[in-house]
Amino acid sequence: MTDAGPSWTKERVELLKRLWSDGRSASQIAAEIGGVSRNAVIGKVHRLGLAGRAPKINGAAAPAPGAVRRPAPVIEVERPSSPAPSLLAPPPPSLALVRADPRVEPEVALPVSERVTIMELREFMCRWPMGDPASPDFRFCGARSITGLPYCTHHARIAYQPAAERKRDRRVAAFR
DNA sequence: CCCTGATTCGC
DNA sequence: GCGAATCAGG
Repeated sequence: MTDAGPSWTKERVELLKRLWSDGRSASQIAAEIGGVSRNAVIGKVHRLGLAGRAPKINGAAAPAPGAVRRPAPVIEVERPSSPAPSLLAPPPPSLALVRADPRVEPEVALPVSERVTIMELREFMCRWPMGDPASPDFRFCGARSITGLPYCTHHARIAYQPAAERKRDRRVAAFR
């Protein structure tokens, strides 16, 4: 049998559906399935009618031939309320600070199981840097981040400290 | 510039 | 039906 090449077999389509509904990006799916480009994946997804998982306020997704496409549906479903006003502005964890902070050093005590590389880092993952960025061992926390925040519960507490607590640990930032 | 999905259109 | 090219947004 001359196999003209791995087309969209049942198995591949099922895998595609599974990965797509699982929230994987088209490029990731393409890489995992193999033999197809992300465009192929997207094209197939559309032909299967899987695209657009949020057609709530839609209805204008019908671009007339030759007409300029619409901006996009855009549905904003967020707003978990930001940190309490009593907190200082969320300071991005300076790498220097991270290494200087004694409370952050016990990396071995933390659930290192979820550390991820920058390539594996996803929107919902904790972006707390771990280790030396110059080192190949550099990773991000990767734990499930708090909705609306870039960090997990553990690191969010470090990043978003009340004024009083910050004052107490002011020495930590003495590196400046 | 990297990524994302969306759409078009020649094959 | 397929997917590269292209578009549009983040």
